[in-house]
Amino acid sequence: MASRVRIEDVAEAAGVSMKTVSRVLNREPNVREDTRARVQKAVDKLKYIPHFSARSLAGNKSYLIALIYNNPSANYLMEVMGGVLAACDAEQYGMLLCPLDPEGPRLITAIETLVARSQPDGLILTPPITDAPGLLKRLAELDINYASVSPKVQKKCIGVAMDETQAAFDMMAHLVSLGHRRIAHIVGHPAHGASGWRLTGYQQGLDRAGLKFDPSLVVQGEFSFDSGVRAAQKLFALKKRPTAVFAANDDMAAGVIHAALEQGLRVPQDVSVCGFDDTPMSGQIFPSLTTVHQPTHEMGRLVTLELLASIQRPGSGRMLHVPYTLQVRKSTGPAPRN
Amino acid sequence: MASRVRIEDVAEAAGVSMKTVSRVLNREPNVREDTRARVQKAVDKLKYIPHFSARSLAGNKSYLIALIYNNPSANYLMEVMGGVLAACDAEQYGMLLCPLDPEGPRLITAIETLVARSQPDGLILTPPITDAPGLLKRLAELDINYASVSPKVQKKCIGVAMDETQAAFDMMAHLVSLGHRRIAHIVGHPAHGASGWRLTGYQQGLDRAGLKFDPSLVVQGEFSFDSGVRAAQKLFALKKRPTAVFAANDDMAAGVIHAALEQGLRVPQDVSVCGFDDTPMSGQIFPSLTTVHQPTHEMGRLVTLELLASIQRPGSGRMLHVPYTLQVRKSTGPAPRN
DNA sequence: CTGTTAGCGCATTCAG
DNA sequence: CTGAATGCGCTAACAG
Repeated sequence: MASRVRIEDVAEAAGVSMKTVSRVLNREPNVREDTRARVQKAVDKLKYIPHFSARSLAGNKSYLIALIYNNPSANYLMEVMGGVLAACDAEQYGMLLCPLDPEGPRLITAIETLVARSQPDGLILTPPITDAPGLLKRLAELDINYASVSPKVQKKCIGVAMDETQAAFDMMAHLVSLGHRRIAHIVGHPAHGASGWRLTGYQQGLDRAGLKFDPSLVVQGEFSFDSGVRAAQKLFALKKRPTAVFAANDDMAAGVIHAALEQGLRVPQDVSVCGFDDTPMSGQIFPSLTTVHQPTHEMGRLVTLELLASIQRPGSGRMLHVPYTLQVRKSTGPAPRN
Repeated sequence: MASRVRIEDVAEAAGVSMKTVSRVLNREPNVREDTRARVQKAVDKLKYIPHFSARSLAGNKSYLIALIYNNPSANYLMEVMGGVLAACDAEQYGMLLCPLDPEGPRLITAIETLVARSQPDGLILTPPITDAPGLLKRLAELDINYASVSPKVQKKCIGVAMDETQAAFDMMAHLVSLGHRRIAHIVGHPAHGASGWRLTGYQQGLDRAGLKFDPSLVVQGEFSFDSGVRAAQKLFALKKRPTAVFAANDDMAAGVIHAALEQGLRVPQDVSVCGFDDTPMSGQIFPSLTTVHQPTHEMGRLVTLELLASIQRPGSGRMLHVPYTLQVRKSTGPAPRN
């Protein structure tokens, strides 16, 4: 491999000092416009690419951010990750991955090790790690920047979130408009903020339609397919079966459909089912699933941009809100008359 | 944050020179056993963690490997990635992600940029990028190490693969044992080596059962759910419908099931369906899918180990083969009598 | 606005 | 087997 082009070579080619080149590269002020242009031309001509490690070492920055995740869903993660990568690429940052179990004291230790070993300039937290007890406090102590995707507590926090309560409320309105009056809800994993928001939206939807809350129609799940199956079995065993089931995510909704078909119930003729998240699977199962679309890729991109902003200009990160859309497909239909 | 512990501090604490500590850390020879132990103790006591960038800069190594992928399937990727990460972690390497479009000339340019910018010590190629025309030659020119997951051409190549032909053959034996004699196959994306291997297994399975190859029963797909739906529609429109459909992957198999249920065909009573890959979805759709399990996590781990071996000891990487297992679930059953 | 000097933390010579 | 000097490529602090 041809010996690397260094900043010195660029400086020489442009007839300026190393430092000036450095300033241009890092978009620092105090460079005359024509000097900047001349340097940029030399950079392009020589195809100069800064040496990552040298930059990190000298600048005491790693130009790395770490994406901390659990493993709720491969699709969710790949989407978020795609957005994070896109933003990192644009800003010349690298992304590290850090799969972590949010339970137990190991979490904090693991993050400390990560921070010591890779020295990331910032962390991106995804649910449910966003709300791991003690973590945020420790991060503040370590004085490390972080941004969160859909954290439970959004005060004094930078990141991105969606109005999930409103989305759940809209989904309820959809079901009600189809004539459903016995609507069940399968609650998500208790550790996720999303579970609470979606439940609240369900309750508000009930209220708005003048329906009264029936505890037997609300079953605890944990966001997994299997928990959806079990919850559905309970619901379908009720003397008065619900005519619609609103599962707090798509995986559980898939479980409900599976359970329904297995006992000969037709979806949506006998029972309507809807989910939340719009995973790719939701268009593929039979019948295709009515759900809420979350702009996960965009959320990944935005949370990264906010994190990088707060790294570069302390105090400048914000909590962003993104819009959702209802995806009405084939799994919801008019309530059966009886 | 307390000022960082440096190699110098460790050297002082152990009463040796920096270089000796360096030797111990990098498992180099020429250190007396008791010296090594003493140094190790100092490292542990001071909780010394080498500075990543400094190591890279001084040693002209990045301690980074890049995982190059397309985006065939989020689940497949997350699994492979998990294995890669596990191996990287154990070997103190970092992993970079590089999503890439395998078509067009951009691919090679993008990889060149990646190599220049992040200087990864090696690349891991996943299908179908493993077989991108011109890529392997360019990588050789750039003198960069790489290892491949399930490459089409496995001669003189390091990486990991599974005997997919044999697996497909076994799947055919399963169908034949259930009495099926009109068995269709939906071929995968033409750019993937896997498509060819699985088709070959299908043909060999036919031969073994004394069944003759019927071109109308072999439909081209492209590994997507939608292509599975379209292929199934063709197959189900045949005057003599197949009693079993062997799709070259799970996504297409899900499409077949979807199409079958949509036109009122029962699975497996009217038609058996099976796939390949054992994605998480395969246990979740209705009916659950008979498929071939590929140890993707382990493949990610192994390919990384081989890559790192070849980086550390040139010429030492191998092409590994891993075992598969047939996952017989509910989507295959006895052939209908007629 | 621009240049000069020093050193980030480590591995790598080459001596002992 | 071990140690002292040198520099990787870049940025930070200061000088001009």
